[in-house]
Amino acid sequence: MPLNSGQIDKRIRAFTKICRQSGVRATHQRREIFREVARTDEHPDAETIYKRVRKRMPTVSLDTIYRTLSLLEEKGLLKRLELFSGRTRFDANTQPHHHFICTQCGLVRDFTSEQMDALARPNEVRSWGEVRSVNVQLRGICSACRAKGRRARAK
Amino acid sequence: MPLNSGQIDKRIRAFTKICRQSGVRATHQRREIFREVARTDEHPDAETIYKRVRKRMPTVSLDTIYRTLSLLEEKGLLKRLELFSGRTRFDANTQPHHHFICTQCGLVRDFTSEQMDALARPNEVRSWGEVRSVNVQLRGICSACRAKGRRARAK
DNA sequence: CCTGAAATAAGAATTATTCCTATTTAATTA
DNA sequence: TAATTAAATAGGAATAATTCTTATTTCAGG
Repeated sequence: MPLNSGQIDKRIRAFTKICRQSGVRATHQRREIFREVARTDEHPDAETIYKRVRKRMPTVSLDTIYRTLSLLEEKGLLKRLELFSGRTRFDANTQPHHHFICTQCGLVRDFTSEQMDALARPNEVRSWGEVRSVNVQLRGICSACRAKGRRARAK
Repeated sequence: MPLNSGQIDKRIRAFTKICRQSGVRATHQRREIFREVARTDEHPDAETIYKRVRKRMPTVSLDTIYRTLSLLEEKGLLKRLELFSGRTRFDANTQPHHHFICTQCGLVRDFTSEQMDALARPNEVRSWGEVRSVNVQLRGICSACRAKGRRARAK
């Protein structure tokens, strides 16, 4: 479960590099927040990160946690684990199926794939627990958004 | 995009049957709410469903929408599209990878799989848009939760 | 060292969702 | 059919996660 320190250092270096390259300040707060996410593979939430960073920086604000996490995501240093931002959506299709999701407009389309349903569980996964369902998401840009994007760029 | 009416009817019949079998009342509200999700493949959120149902039942309350959606999920008539309930979590692993998720405790473990990274996009998907990433989630019960469950049941 | 832009802290505001309670509905019994 | 009772709903209050606002602080460049 623990990450090896070489990997963590590599992530920290990427943070430093990207801050420099994109002209954002690598402040003490940002560094601590990123370190807190980068040092673990437990995929913490904002509140957890807040509590941990506060141990070393008691005055850090929750808002800074959120702002920084958004910034880090924008810079590609970390990812949000969520299907959509905002509201939960519902699916009445109870057959096994998978989703194409447009990351721009939120369009979701269902599709089936025997290949995906039958994907082999890697050995390590078998040791972690019992898999009950396989869900594949293909994330990208739908045709409508791509067309809109082209038109917008052409203006 | 529109579902054929045969499929919709099939879903409505499943609703009726499951309500009867599990002894919950198939009230007017529940029927309308389920129909609203079942009649479309756009995977609507609670607010959208609320607005649509209100057109026919102006007095329906938002709380009934939420309560009913939870009930319908519990009965297996629909699914929530979300990775976790509640807080958004963050991942500092920027390499392509996939997730094992324990649906009980929320444990997330990363794993890599060339087979999964290379999954073929079904043809229909290609016509919907451009896929930029493939994400597989294996959802199930982790060993720790399974052990706890066994202990709890043994008591 | 000074100045201005960037970043932060603190708390208010917003948004999605859940909870509470009085009322209504509907199944069951008399 | 009327009375009884449990289930379900409406409406609004409460909560939880996240975002916004504003005054203050920090820091890089002149």
